Amino acid sequence: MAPRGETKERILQAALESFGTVGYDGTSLDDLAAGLGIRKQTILYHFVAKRNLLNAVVDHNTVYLTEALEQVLSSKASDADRIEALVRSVFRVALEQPLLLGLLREVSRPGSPAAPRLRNMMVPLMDRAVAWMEAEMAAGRMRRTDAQLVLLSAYSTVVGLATEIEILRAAGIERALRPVALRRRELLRFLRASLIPAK
Amino acid sequence: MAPRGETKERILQAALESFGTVGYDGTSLDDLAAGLGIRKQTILYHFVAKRNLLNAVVDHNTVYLTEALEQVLSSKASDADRIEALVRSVFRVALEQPLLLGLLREVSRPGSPAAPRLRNMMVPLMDRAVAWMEAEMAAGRMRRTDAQLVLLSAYSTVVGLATEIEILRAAGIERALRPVALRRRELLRFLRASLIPAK
DNA sequence: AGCAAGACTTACCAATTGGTAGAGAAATGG
DNA sequence: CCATTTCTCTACCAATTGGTAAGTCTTGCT
Repeated sequence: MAPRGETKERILQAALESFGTVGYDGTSLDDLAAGLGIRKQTILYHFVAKRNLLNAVVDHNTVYLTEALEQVLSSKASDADRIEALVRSVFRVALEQPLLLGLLREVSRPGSPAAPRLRNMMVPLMDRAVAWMEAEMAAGRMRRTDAQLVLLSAYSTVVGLATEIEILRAAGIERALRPVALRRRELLRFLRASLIPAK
Repeated sequence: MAPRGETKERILQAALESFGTVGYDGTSLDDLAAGLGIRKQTILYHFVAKRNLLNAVVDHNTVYLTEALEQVLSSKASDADRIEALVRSVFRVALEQPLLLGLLREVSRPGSPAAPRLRNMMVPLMDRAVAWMEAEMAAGRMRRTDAQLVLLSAYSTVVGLATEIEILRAAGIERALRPVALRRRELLRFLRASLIPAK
């Protein structure tokens, strides 16, 4: 018998992996259980229903992301450098929890059972980030653009880069496989060039 | 009985819609047929297997996209304005075939049965676009950045914006629902600001 | 020791899935 | 007018799915 709540934790981890790669529909409780050397009913015992498992995985993993972003946004640090802190923060989370991005992609699909869950997590965060960017623009410290467009673009880019690795690899894009740190540096340079006024 | 190949065409259209919204696994042949007032076996008669149907949908719909992009890239038009032509072209396709973007998102997921098909379509296109951008940069007509990163970012942005409408709407982002033309104008302005040297 | 709660299992099920086999109906070409 | 091809149907199936019911084993508390 598994000590303490270890089994539940292992199920959450395996579910994250499976949902993020083959998707919600593509994940069968039988396979999931088999991969853990467990019976399917053990999963249902802990989470009652498959949909609940997805919600639990989302809740359990988006905490890293929201906490990291919250911290950056609420810091009183230097203004222009906060872009850098924002990007670094996102990349750090992506490095520590690479499977999270696959999950985000899966879960943000229209019609996903956990879409409402994700919305409740993301919307306030997005609102705060937009408010911050607009304040920066109003103060002339940032080039005037559509904040929501830029943020959604950045979000889609990170998720896309991490998630379409298979296609990138087939394209012979060795660069896609370079250490994340290098890509981060280039993304930073690009964002600085686009957002920070020439002088 | 349906005249000529009309039924086949209708199946392709309905399949595009279904694959693009609820995904491949989320699409059942029975439901698909029911929506068309047809029996499932009619679908299987025309496409033999579900996987073949997906491939056919991909082939049938990416033609618009590849042709439009091919045309822009091979045109000898003014250099800097080709960014604009590129964006306009993508948006035009997105307007005429709004479901295509949902399909692209679904199909570019790692593990999708049609992923190889998509790769073969996209890779040469991407190579040409990258080559063009790098030539522009070498000639000093475009700010120096990672061409692949920018292109993938733009791709992810368009797909993301079109595909995460549900979440955007819940976020109370009325702007997301504004006419596509407006968003296009803002994206254009952003790209110009980031890519074209100050002077 | 005894007992209750938690953890995991076996046994089973109704529903749905993609797919096969073969029979008719409609159009087409001679 | 007949024969062939194209198209759609009914009937059926094996496999997989998420989920229920009820049992067994372990652990911890008194």
